[in-house]
Amino acid sequence: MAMAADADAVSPRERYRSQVRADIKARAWEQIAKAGATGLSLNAIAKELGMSGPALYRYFGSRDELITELIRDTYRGLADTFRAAADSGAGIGGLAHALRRWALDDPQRYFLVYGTPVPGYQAPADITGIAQEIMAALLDVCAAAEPEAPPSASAGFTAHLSQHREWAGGHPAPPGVLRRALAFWTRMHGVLSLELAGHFTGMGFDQDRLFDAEVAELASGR
Amino acid sequence: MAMAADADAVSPRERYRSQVRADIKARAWEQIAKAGATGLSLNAIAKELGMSGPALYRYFGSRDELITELIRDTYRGLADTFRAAADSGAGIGGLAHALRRWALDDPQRYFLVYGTPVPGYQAPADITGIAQEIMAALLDVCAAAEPEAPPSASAGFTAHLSQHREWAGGHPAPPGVLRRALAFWTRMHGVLSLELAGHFTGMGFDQDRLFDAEVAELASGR
DNA sequence: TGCTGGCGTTAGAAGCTATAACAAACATGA
DNA sequence: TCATGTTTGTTATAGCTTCTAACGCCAGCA
Repeated sequence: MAMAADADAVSPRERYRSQVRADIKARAWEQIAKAGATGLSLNAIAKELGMSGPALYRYFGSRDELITELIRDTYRGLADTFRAAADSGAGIGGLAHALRRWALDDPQRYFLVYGTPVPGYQAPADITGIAQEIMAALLDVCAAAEPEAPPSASAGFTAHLSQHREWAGGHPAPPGVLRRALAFWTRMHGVLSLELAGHFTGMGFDQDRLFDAEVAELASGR
Repeated sequence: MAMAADADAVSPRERYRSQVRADIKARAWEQIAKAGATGLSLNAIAKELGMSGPALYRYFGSRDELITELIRDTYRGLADTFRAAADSGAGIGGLAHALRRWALDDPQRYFLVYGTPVPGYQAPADITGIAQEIMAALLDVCAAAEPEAPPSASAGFTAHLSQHREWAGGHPAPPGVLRRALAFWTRMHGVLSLELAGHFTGMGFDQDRLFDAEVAELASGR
């Protein structure tokens, strides 16, 4: 109320518009959480919001455009989560558990990014930019872990990475750190996606402990 | 011609029926390969086969039923691949590369089994039975690898497995082997699914070598 | 006050899954 | 050989989807 600076004067129209867009996205997330991205229906969302079908196309040009926006938000959220964990000095284990919490919080959101790709789809350029942010935070954390990793069974690949490191942006991490970051990515995704997809249900063991074990082996040198 | 034993006398009707079913599945696989499981259209398949829409429902009760059948066939094929690799004395590395070849051969087929789960879907009981076969073959291979795995960073979880091993069926493998089989599953799936989903494209490094590296670290004790 | 741009509406095309009702072909028993 | 019943195909139809087109209205701005 006291912050009546009109510097950020948004027209009431824009205000309304972004409000409706947010409502639509909120409903979309509900639908995705309970039926997956496949089960997302623009029609159903419109009806839920009290407006009739095609009105929704004033806010999102197509179903794909809405989903792309959700994917973008998801990348953004994951990047923020990673950045926060990295800046708070969390180690590899801390980052891993932050990732798992984020994933378990809404499995379908995780699958929106790391799930089955639809063959034709190409993510817009700005999304791959956010993906770079995620990688940067991961590299920061890996670089801050114990400086010298014990010689690994894959020394050859680590050497290969020293000559193919463009994907790390300008990050100054040595190849061993690059290798560790890749291992973090592949292994955490491996356990997590199987867990989220329910492939472990009914197997009897404690899924928390499996994840912790995999984190321990990743963090303990190797 | 010489094998005119009428023991396996299938009525020409059944013969025709199973032929049409096979045709339908073949077209379905084409569609899935090029547009993913989401893009599978019964109508389009029917038209391709020269019959009109609803005729297809004589052969598959519903879209879900067809997809379930494809999933079943996929599990069956993967189980056979694993069994063959295991029986041919392939080690952990051999099994891993057999898996990767099988996956790269048709990525969407891989995702049909290990991709984004649709929230409501529950696989029929016989499919989980085939999944058990896959696990058994994996356990065989892991058991045949070096008998004693070095002490790992996750000894606690291995101990936990010794008391939660029902999922291994009656397999006599010691807990360390169970641990290794789980690691095989999660790690190979981690690298593979990221590779198949295209998350590594444009990163510049050699994806074969990443896979080999991960296999090497898995096989080299730990 | 009057104009214009954004918003919401209904109508409709084209696609999909799936069911119902009906016709033809086929296999088999009397 | 003829009749019966099963199996396979057809068209029609309901109900859903995405998305375009044409129209009316109303709010905000000059």
